[in-house]
Amino acid sequence: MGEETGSREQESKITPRARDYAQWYQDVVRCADLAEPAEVVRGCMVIKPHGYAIWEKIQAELDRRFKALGHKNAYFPLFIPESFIRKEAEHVEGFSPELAVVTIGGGKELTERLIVRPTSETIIGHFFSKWISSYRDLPLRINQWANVVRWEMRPRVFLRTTEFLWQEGHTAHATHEEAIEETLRMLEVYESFAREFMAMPVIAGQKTPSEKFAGALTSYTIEAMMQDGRALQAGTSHDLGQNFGKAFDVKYLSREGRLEYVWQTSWGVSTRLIGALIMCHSDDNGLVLPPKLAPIHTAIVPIYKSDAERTSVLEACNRLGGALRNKGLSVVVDDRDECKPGAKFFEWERKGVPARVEIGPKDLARGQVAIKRRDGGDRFFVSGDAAADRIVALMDEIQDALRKRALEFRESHTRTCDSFDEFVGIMAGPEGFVRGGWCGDASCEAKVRETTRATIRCIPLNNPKESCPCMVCGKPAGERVIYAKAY
RNA sequence: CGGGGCGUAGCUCAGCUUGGUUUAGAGCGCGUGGUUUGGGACCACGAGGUCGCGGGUUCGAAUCCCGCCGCCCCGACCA
Repeated sequence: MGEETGSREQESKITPRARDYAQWYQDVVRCADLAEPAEVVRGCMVIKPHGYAIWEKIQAELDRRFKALGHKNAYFPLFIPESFIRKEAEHVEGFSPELAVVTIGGGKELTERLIVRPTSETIIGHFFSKWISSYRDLPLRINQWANVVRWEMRPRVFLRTTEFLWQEGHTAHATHEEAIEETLRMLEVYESFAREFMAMPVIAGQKTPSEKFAGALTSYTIEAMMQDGRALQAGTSHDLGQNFGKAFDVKYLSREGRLEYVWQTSWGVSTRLIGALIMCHSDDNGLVLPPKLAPIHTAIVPIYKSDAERTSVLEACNRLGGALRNKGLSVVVDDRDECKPGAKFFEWERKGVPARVEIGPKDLARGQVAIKRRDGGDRFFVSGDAAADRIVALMDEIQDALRKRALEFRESHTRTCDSFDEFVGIMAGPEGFVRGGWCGDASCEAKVRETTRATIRCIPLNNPKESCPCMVCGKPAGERVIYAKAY
């Protein structure tokens, strides 16, 4: 290192993925100006405007989808009485190690300690019990946009921070069937959102008992493959059964006059999605954003020498900018005088803007503009009249190209495997997903984890039945599950 | 919590081994002025640091000793 020739390349240097993937990730986050480690608060991050703008886009679309399905937003306290956490046995056990606890308030020791919420099943359970008394109150569908705190051992910006932003949906139903239906419906919302908006294909499936949410009957997940072949859990949906209903006494009187416990679900996605977005599409030049989540769709860079050129070029830039905005795109006309066009190109590239437009004197003379798409390919020229429509169409093309590329990557890094020895070899190499049989035994699952650090990411939904051996013990498995190393 | 690395200007670091020629430096970034502008511009001038914190050794500490704190990386945990 240090053999670079100084200049601004130094501080905006992005480590190539092939050399050090973890460093590359941090470099992209920094160079795209998405977030920075809070430093003064261990494990926490500052989400900077460009990063937060992506989160707002994610929020807007998910919020729209939730509301369309009848969920209503609400907000519950940040603090949870410690006794609440203890009411559901498995829940306490799962979350105890990572709780932040408030012991002093207003200078006085509290009579009951307060937990900074790691998730809100307990406190929402408490209020559900007050709000629900009849089958007529069901189903109850609530969503909360909030921050939560989990004292994780090893934080990573966006992927695993001590405090993170998320949405948590909580619903209560009269029957288990209805709750299961809800759980799967929300999983589907996540799956389609990831595919359609993030251009990120995911595998929707069920977690094994050892990987499920503490307190759930069954947990479902969407698993995405990152560019280093590792899996990232991008969202979860839980069938909570009556576990929290019983712990918090959430009962209703049925039509038949019987007192019953409700069946609940919970589901969530977090700012981790931004990490997923980065590791799914970005390259050695920085962030690559799918147009549907890009805060800025197009950056227009004017090129000029004289003042006269500046005036006419800027006029053309603003005209195109206005036309694009009228078509619903978010546009920046980069008229900063303090940096050269080249510097602007690099900046917008690092920030993942899907399309860049250049307009200079030569273009004005020829009645054209130059366009470069962020996801690859050479710069090309389009007539000024056709530019706006072309760029709008380009957004869909890029969205689609990114999705296809990610899907192809996943397919080409997914292998089918029946032998444990072969599996160990795969996990020692460039990794990826492995479709292998699993007999259902926790000890076989544990052996995989101990020897390779890989885990069963999920049992895919609608999994075809096939006669294959358990990859570990060789007993008949009946279906294949997804094995991978995870973040 | 175990293993490793590191704290000197906004950033990346040099200086520390062998304490004093360092009124603490460099490059990048930042400010002003000028020349520039189709893939990271150049020149000139300038602003900017109680050397992570606390103690100790010494005539003298960024440099040596002790303690503490923090950050990063690798594991176990997780959205």
